[in-house]
Amino acid sequence: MPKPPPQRRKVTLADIALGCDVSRATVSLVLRGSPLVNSATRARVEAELKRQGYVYNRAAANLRRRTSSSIGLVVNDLGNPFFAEFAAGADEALGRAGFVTLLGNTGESPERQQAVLNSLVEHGPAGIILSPAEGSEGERVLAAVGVHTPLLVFNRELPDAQGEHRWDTLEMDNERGARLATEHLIGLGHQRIAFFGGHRDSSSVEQRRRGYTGAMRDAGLPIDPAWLIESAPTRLEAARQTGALFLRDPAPTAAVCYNDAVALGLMLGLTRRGRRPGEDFALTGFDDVAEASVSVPPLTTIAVDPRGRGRQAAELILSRLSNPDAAPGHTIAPVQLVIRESSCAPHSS
Amino acid sequence: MPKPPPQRRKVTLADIALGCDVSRATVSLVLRGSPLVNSATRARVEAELKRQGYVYNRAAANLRRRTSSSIGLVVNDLGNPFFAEFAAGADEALGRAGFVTLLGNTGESPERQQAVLNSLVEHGPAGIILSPAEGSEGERVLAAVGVHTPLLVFNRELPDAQGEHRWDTLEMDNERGARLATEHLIGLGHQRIAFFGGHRDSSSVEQRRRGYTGAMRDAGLPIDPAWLIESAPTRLEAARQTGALFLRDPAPTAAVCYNDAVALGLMLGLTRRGRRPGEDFALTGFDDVAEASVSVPPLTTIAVDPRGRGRQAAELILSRLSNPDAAPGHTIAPVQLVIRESSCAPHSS
DNA sequence: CTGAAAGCGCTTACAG
DNA sequence: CTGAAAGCGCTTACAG
Repeated sequence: MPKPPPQRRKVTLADIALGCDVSRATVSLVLRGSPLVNSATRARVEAELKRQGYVYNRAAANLRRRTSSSIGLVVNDLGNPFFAEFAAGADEALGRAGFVTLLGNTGESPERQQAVLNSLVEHGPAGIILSPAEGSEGERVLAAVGVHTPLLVFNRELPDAQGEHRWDTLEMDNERGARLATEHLIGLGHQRIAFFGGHRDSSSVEQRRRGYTGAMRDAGLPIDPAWLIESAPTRLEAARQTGALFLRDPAPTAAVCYNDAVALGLMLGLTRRGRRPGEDFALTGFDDVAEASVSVPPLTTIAVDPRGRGRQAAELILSRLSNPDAAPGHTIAPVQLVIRESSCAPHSS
Repeated sequence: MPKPPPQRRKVTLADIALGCDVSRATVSLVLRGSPLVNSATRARVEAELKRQGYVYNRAAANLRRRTSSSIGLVVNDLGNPFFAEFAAGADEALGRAGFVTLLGNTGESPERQQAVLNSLVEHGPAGIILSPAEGSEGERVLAAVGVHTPLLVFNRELPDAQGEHRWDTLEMDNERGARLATEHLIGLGHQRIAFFGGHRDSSSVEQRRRGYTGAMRDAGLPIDPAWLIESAPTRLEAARQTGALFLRDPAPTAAVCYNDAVALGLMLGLTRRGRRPGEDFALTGFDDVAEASVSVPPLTTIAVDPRGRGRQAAELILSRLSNPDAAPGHTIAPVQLVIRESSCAPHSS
């Protein structure tokens, strides 16, 4: 049996055809699993493919067939575990469907986002999943993506000057999540509940505040404007803002926090002021980051399953491929309340 | 001025050539910035490119030129912030160099890794950066990657049956990092220092233990075998193993932890037993994860700058592209001691 | 300075 | 069941 020649050039269909005396067309049919090919011929070709170590050139095939086997995945902050999990979920589902992921990380810069999109588009992805950088605009994004490539926007709203949306969206159910958290605290007996952290101009903060406000109103509980406390959505800033909760008397006995980072910061701030989170003061987070379950006390929070959201995003863009002319869809992803020790009943004093 | 026609088909070089009455060759020269083209012609062509909204088809160009503009990036666990940061750094540097990143996440499964590599290779990346799944073998990886595609292996050793390595590597300086941490604790006055966490059969645990052992020996300090404590490299398991530190009398006064997760778990375990980390007991981590600086107390640790390592990996694989025949390189990445409050002087008792 | 022609590695009607 | 031919969108010597 002849050894595979130690080639420098890559092996092509023509090499295989030559090697077992059939046409390139026949080899191609074998590769694509066509039932037309005689099984003896097929066997010969397959042996030769193995012998020469043939590697399919999918780019050439895509060019000829005018198809694409890649999907662009552009995320605003891969260093953030939430988006890293999202990317992992999307990549998993795309890979399973036979697509390769073209990654781009924008680091929250709209300029980098434009550059990344322009570069990605030249590689001809079948679609693009975009978790937009803060401050990006629909008009510019669409100019880069073009009209031929389906776009799925994840997580944040992309302002669209033209009013009607021209892309699919997948968003968290922020309002419902905050409502669940607030209702949980109310159910424990709390009456004075704050909404803590986040900047008011962010669309997700606005949505979560709406859920909180709705739950309070439905329970007939008043909201003191002093209980709406803003802070950058980071642990450090949240810790610094802790004091704002206790400026007025009577102070809140619980807080619905904008997200887990803020909640963990608030725990730190409470501890520093001699209050025990989960005993003297109840709080909830949002996101269910890995740390939420191992903090002290463990954090009651809203699980959003970012990996599942990534899979969902992949499925949405893939289904769009087979259905290009349907109206843009707007999907709201489910959220779930996870009860842990940080949400205690009010201290009876 | 005629409006751009609302086309369904993608615009090609031929459309542009037709639109401004030159040949496709000339358009191609304009696109590639050739100085041969008359500036008036160039201007006409460029106007037409803009008017029709032309998008370069890089796949077609790559096919013709027999080049590639992508690099495969295969990581073992994108959900882990360390590797997510690594991926972000690699993507950033690759993008700057004009390459697009083909992402693949293996989730620590050698089987998925084979599937991912087989799929990636068909897209013809110019090179592959691989952070191997636990238990993967050089032989199988190489069979999938082939001999045409340069491979850079990051972080973990890939066992090679053939003895001599056939790929480039980039590894953390684990030994030096653990040595720095140990010397720091010794410098503070500690004499009984444990090495805490990680499984002995992992190559990185072995390397870090070697650094610890070396520093202890150089300082003339004995190591009680009971101070070498194994645990899964997770926060939870580490917290559970805390008691093992205090079984013998006199107990250690400090611990070099395998990584930050373990160190944070140990802090938790200490707190639960009424010992104050950073006051009654000193400890150090490894990795400098985001949480290390905001834990209570903040964690003294070894910074490895995963994002910088990603950039470094990109640069290594890119330099390999222009130098295919050089001997495989083995790069050791620098590490750095970051001193915070968790490493206190021994309690004077 | 510009165009005609060939070719990158594949696929796909179309004959036979 | 198999092969000859054309073509996907680009680039590159080669003429002129």
